[in-house]
Amino acid sequence: MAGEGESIWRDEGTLNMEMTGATGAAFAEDQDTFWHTTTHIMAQAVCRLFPSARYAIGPTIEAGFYYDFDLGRNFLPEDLEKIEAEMRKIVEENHTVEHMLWTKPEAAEFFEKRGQMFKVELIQGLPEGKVSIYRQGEFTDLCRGPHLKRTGLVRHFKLLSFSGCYWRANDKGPKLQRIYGISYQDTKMLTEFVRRREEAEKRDHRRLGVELDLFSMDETLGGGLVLYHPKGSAMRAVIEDFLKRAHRKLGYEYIYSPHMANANLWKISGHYENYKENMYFTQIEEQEFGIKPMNCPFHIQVYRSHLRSYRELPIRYFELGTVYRFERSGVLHGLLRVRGFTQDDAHIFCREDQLTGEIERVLDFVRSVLRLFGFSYTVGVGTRPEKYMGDPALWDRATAALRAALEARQMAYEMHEGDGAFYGPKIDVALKDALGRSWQGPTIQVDFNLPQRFELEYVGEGGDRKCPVMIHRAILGSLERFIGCLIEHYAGDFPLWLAPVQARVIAVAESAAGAYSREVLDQLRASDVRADSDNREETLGKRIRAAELEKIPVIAVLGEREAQGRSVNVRRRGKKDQEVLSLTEFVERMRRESATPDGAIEL
RNA sequence: GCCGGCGUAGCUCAGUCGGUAGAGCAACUCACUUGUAAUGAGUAGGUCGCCGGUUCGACUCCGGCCGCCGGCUCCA
Repeated sequence: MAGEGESIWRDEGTLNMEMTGATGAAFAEDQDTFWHTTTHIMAQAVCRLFPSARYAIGPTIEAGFYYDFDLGRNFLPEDLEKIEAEMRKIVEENHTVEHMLWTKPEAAEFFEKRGQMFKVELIQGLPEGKVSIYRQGEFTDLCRGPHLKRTGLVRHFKLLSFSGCYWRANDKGPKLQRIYGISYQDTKMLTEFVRRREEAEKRDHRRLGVELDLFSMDETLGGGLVLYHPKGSAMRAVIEDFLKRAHRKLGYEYIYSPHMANANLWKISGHYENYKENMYFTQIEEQEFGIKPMNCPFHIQVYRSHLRSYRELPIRYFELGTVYRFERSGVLHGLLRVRGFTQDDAHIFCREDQLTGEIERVLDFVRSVLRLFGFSYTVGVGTRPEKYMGDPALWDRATAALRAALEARQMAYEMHEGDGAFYGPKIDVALKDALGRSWQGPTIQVDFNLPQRFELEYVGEGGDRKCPVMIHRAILGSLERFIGCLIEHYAGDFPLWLAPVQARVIAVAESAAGAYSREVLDQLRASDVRADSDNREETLGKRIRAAELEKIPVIAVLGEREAQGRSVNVRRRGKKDQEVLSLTEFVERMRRESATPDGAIEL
């Protein structure tokens, strides 16, 4: 709602919509206003075409806007065209956008008379005082604004999609229809937006997963379960190898634990009470077993296996732990949201005075790994949720420790109230996919609760028994989600060390270099390079093209010249110009450049 | 789960008014023996997602189910 002195509209004179010269906040705000007015134009068009339509809310989003309607029937694809046509008319008519302040009863009466019950409900939820109303032509809407001054300023727009949704996101409430759209002042920006969207679709990991033969999902298996093909498995193995080395260097000990456990374990841990709806259970010899949704209780049991001294702490257990969680079928999404996944999970048991230091070490670890992969990310701190266990005072201490570590490392973060795990607050790091959607990857959680529930202890300096604190943490999050993000991040053009096939050996013709090509392949493999060959009876051009489409980083072409001179003609992915190296030098270079980073984390 | 859309060969897709399906790529065979992004000819490949209904007859129409895709948080 607009208050005294706030801007209630923007004219073309104050708009700063040019891509060049527009700076951060001002640009974003003007863009927002532009989109907001566009969504009103869309609502106006819908109301003209569907006079009985009731309009609900129409906010702007990160890219564009939407508006929710109840119109008694579903939208059809051809409706979007009709609505766009009507919107063009409204732009052409160039209505002045009027701003008014009404009393709540006035506004409620106005919308009630017109059957706009959603607006009436919104008005009732507003604080006492005047409510802000905007009107353009025959269309009147409750809206905080600001808006453009005239509808004629919205020149280039496009309706993108429609889908079902609910009033106030409540699946028991009224069902609505939502239309998404985008608009720009400049036609070039609109074209650019559409182009970028198409570009992003090409990076989609589900599409590249098929094209590059990395993984698949199979309805016969069930939703959310991943089959890694040989090439996807090769990548995963590289990442696992990297993780194991990095953890070893940072003082973690690698362990294994089973995939399921007696329900009694889950009762002690609190999962039975707080996480049951996400778990799979099975009955064996009248005993109930739960498949693990988390690894923590197992690591705790390893800690408990004998008495610990304060001198041993911190103890850091690391596992590539495969867990299963029930997720509602509608939320599954390629590799980015699955039901079975493997976490690069670790649990650190330490004294409370070691807590902040340990969190800082984990933050450094996360940052250096994300830097290695070139990811950008955002950081949030999730606090105590509704369903929690333990003493709120401990929660506060845990949250304070997380924030202190972030501040010590000067990392910007947002507070996400109520977003913590049921046993403790957490730092979440979000990575973005090709379409700009955020996915939680790395996470750091402080837990005073499970150590108490499992009655963990260590012998202190004075011989007294004390309870350690636990940190649950994952660096990548899950391998599935991370690999999905990685595919989109690199658009399948993986750096040499990650590429499933690092080099392909191609003999120009069997007669010219067949035997030599097999020797080159053997030498590469002997040097731990992931290499294969393509000596099919196809033209060289066709085999080069196939290798380029498979995004193989290095192509070694061998003909009579190379066989005679024991050399290799090297073509790098996407580059036409080639380089000739001696066989020895080629193999040595490949060995060096294609090796997995040794896990030496720069702290 | 809910709302909407979609489901035809390994992949991308065509298939008119209801008369049991077709192309390109990939695969395979043969010829060519190839010098940096598609050589030519041929062969094979389908319970049209599954189940039921209507019909003389269903990829097509109707119902149910399964799966996939988008959305269901970003507060007038």
